[in-house]
Amino acid sequence: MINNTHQNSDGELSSLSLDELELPHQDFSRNHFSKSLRLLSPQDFQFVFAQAEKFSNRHWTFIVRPNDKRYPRLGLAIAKKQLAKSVWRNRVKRLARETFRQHKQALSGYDIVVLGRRGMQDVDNETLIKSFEHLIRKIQKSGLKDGKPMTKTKKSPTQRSK
RNA sequence: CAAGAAGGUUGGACAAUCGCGAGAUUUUAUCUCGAGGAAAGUCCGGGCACUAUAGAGCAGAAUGCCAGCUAACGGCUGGGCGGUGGAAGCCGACGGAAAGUGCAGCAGAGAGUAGACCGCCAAUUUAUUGGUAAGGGUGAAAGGGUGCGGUAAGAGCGCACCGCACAGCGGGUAACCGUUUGUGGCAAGGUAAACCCCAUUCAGUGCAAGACCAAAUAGGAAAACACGUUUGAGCUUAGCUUAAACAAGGUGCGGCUCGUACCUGGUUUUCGGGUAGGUUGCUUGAGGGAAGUAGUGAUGCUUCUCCUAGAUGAAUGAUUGUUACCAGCAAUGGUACAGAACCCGGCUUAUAGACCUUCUUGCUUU
Repeated sequence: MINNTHQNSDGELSSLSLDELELPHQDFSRNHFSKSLRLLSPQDFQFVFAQAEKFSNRHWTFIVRPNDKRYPRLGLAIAKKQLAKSVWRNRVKRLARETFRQHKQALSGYDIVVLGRRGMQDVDNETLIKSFEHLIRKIQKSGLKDGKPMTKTKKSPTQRSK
């Protein structure tokens, strides 16, 4: 069921096959993107920023922290300083939401805060999406969720756990 | 047809799939709705809300030809005046310079109670004195213009015409305009987006207003005990009770001053509390469309009709296909400015392309 809907929606778009990774299939089987998948309160953002791993490339910067949940959560922090016009900010935010929605199974278990970068308004949608997907692969490879942090930042043993 | 002027409309379309926000319902799946002409800048004006219904004086800010429209305006409409253009048109902070203060490079004799450098005239001591604003020269600007008279030479010194000012008369609600009328020889310049004067207007803060529900923490209120100075009164008189006044301090009234309102440190007990968060304010409104009607017009009135975003780490999107327009031989590429945040009326700024209406001038044809 999942595969069918998935193939119909963006089968030819996504070059990487998500199903190779053995992710737990949760109740959020379809590509919904409801409010529970977002970071809403300042406390949520503080939680991510407190102990975070940073992923970035030419266009995007992600702040990532495992959240011990079975689903990912997305927060958007597109600053006016980087993207002055609200049209630009809206476009970047919608693009980030849409791409996150399509790949949310690959990101389950992470809280991600997306930061904007200067000059994004001159890049077309296709390039930004490809760039976003590249970072998703990087997060998957890092294995952050399984307690293997990258070398730079040490995670304290008192990290929040059930 | 060409060149130009004024104003207006539109702001690609349709479909499929996957999504997002809100609402409804037969409640978990369907249906309906979901950015703009500027949503922008936050420059004005109002509604709405709260604050002591906001006192007086001073200071401050804004506006500035006249009349009208409007909830209101610094907006709009009509008119006047000035400037500009061949015309349609366009532009104008457009009150006061005989209340006062200030400002102005260079040139020039003199630039603000005018002025004698050259020139002209007169006198004599022959290089000086006096008269003179016609002429020359300087300058952005030199104290009305032309002519005749007049004079030593000149000068509104006198006269005629033109111009100007004031008065009268006529028109206009007014700004202002006209004048075959009268008076005056005629004013001592500019600048008030320099101070200033005059007239009119202005309480402040903005939906993170405000209301309600409410984890936490401190403060808060009430009662009891204790409690500054002076004076009066009473009593059981080194004391106690009570009243008044005086301080001193704090808070608030847009800035300053005056004025004015309220409050007062400690301990104990009780009451209650309003930050995070949530709900609400929150979209039916000076609303849009059509017709009629009054008015030159802005706009008003009447009838019918429509309900078309309401988010809050913030929805309104992504992909594909067909198609429209533009560029290119083609493949293809591009389709502006730009995103609601309490709501309206304006102003200003940004805006690819397409379309419409009216007007001016020129050319051609009939």
